[in-house]
Amino acid sequence: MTVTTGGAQPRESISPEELAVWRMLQRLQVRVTRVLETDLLVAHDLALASYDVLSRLAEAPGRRLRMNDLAERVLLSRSGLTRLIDRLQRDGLVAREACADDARGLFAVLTDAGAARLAEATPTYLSGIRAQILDVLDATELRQVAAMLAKLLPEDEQSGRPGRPGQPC
Amino acid sequence: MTVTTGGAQPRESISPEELAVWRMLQRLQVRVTRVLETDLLVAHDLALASYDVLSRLAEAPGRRLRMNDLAERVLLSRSGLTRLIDRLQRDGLVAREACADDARGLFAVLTDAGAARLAEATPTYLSGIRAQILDVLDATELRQVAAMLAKLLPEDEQSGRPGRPGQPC
DNA sequence: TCTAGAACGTTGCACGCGCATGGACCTAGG
DNA sequence: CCTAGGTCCATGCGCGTGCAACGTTCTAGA
Repeated sequence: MTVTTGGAQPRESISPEELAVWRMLQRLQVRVTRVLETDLLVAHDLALASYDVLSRLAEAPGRRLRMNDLAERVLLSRSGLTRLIDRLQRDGLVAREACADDARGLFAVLTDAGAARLAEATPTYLSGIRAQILDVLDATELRQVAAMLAKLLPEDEQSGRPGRPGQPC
Repeated sequence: MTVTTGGAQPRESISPEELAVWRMLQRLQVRVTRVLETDLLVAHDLALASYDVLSRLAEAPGRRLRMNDLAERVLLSRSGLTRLIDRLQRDGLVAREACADDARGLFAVLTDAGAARLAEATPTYLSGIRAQILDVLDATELRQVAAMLAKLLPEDEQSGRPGRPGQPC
């Protein structure tokens, strides 16, 4: 990775303002994540990672996703997702289902209980994001930040593209 | 926290574009953090959190900071910082020093070895940030994002204000 | 002066994560 | 066919984190 030399602007260091941007980005992310985490935990006994999983499943066709696909979307390692799905399954929010075409494959499927729990928690989640980010910025700023994020992320991870090739079955 | 009702725009849900902004922010943060972490680890056997600690100590007056202050700056719980300083002390990069004015207080102090390790790792750190963020955005965008971040963060955590009241001693 | 409460840092504990590994299964090349 | 290598998910293990509780020290009020 390291592009120390040969980059467009091979300057040796960065300005305090630039460093501040990065540090503020870190702070923002940590702060928002913590608030969301605790809000969801106290109000619905649901971890943020669990919410993300339920959310991704809900918007997937057939309410189901291959473990691999799901892991990419929620930014978790495969092993991490295995354990998380274990817990969600134990709580009855998600079920595992075999894949007919590929005996190796496994689907995580959102159960009705999971959908209900998701619906119950969603207002908490959304108002957390709004209060901390979306409502603080105006429409113009929101457009600007969206454009910048699009530049910063490789197109193949712009967001959880719902369309993705998607596994068969 | 929850500001479900009474907000400026008490809409019930958010648009897909708004959700995408939040999700892309998550992705960006995770991606940058992981790259930084592994770059530092393979090149200098230094975890990102450790780098942050060394970095904050280096820019503090007297190369030292109270445990509490340091914990705030590196976004770690007090117990988390205790363990991290344990490790850094074991590796000789940081030392603990008592506080003359307050017998409860303890300083984490950057050692010469710590400063050397920091200097060695800094190019890796900086080029990671540049390659992934700073060089991708132009000056205008950088100004815009800085302004937005300033809006999003309470002034009392705009960044690691070096000036902070700071403990005596 | 004495005492109740707060602040500081550390420790016991349990949890969640990633890495490396393993077993089951699929697929392409002889 | 049959085998080598890849993919998929699960498991063993160690690590780093936060929470709650603890001892020590400071501080304010009677």
